[in-house]
Amino acid sequence: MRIAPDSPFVTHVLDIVDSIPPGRVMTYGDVAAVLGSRGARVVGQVMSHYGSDVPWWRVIRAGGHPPVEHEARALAHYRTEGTPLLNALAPGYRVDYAMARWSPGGA
DNA sequence: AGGCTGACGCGCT
DNA sequence: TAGCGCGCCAGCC
Repeated sequence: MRIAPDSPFVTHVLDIVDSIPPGRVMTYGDVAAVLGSRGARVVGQVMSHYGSDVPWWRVIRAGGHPPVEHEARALAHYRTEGTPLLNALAPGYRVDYAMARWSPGGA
């Protein structure tokens, strides 16, 4: 365990991810920024341990691809939610972050 | 107080 | 364009 399950950090991260509507995505860095921190990896850790309770596939890396080893699962969700994808026909697809990126405040 | 670990991010070669 | 390394942050030993 590298992060406290009852930590406000975890609670906030999960809350933000859970607030991301279908078809929209956020990067770990963005979530961390909302928390007022630059710990993008910390956010990723929270997701890895507690992301099971939230739409983790709506949280992607800065490059536009979902977490490693989880691209296939995420792809299924994207196709289901209609998330804008780029080169979805190619094996190394990526999310159209420019269009799908979402802000918790609706900014 | 110091060191280690990560679903990350960006720059350099 | 692909591969590699270093930096950041939060938690635990």
